Amino acid sequence: MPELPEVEIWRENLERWLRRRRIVAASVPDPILRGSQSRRQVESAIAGATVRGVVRRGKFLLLELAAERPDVLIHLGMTGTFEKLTRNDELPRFTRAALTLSRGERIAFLDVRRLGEFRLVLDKERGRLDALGVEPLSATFTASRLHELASRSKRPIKVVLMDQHKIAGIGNIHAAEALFLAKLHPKLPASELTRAQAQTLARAIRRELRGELKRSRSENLRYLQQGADNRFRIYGKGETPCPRCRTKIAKLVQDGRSTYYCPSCQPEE
DNA sequence: ACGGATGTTCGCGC
DNA sequence: CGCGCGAACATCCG
Repeated sequence: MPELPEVEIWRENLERWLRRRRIVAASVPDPILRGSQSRRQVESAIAGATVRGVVRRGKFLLLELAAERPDVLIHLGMTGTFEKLTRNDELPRFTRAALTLSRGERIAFLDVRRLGEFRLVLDKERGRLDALGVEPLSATFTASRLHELASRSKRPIKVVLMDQHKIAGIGNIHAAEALFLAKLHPKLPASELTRAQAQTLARAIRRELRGELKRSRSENLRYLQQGADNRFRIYGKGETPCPRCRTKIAKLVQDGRSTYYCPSCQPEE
């Protein structure tokens, strides 16, 4: 899935497509709801609603509906995307939800692997959103905030960066990229991060996310779509030379996820 | 043909 | 409480 930058790009698109528009009908078949809410409940809450705006929190998107209706929570999982369709277009394969607008256009939520979510923000969802950590591109994400939250965990720094309860929005790719920029080994115990390293890492995270946001916006890139070149510095580049020092990039598994790093630029000590 | 893939949650054993 | 691990979800790609 899309990590923070790509989710933010989708927020911008959805805002353009949906803001102040009325959704005349919603189709949300059961599988995407996974039994937590009924199809009828979700569709009737959305049908007839006007969209006030679209906001992002971490990797979650929220469609804010006017007139006391619950918001709609969308998570893209690993493979979630959207398409805007005109009146006569067929719904694409892997469409998991569709919103029909007043002129017959439809916004389709597609999710091949079905790891995403599309549901109303009721009590449980509110709790999940409240539990999210600091927004890494907000003014509250400072070096001292990073140092403080890292100091409370003995887990490896890479795992902490991906912990949505601590920092919301960083995933496997951008965690690896930020650590490479900051020249920190992914296994470094978070509690051992010095203040100077926290400063460097906070800057690297901002630079990485802003850079990706800019690239995605200007090139209209689809996130790691099939056929697309791997544009990352280190992610997915095992066995190839480090772009900084030409040492062979190494790979290890942490928390079940592949991590790439340069053993020379990101030494373990 | 097999292994791994941008994510999250749950359950297990320690 | 927290940690590390594996599984589950479903499909595609090299």
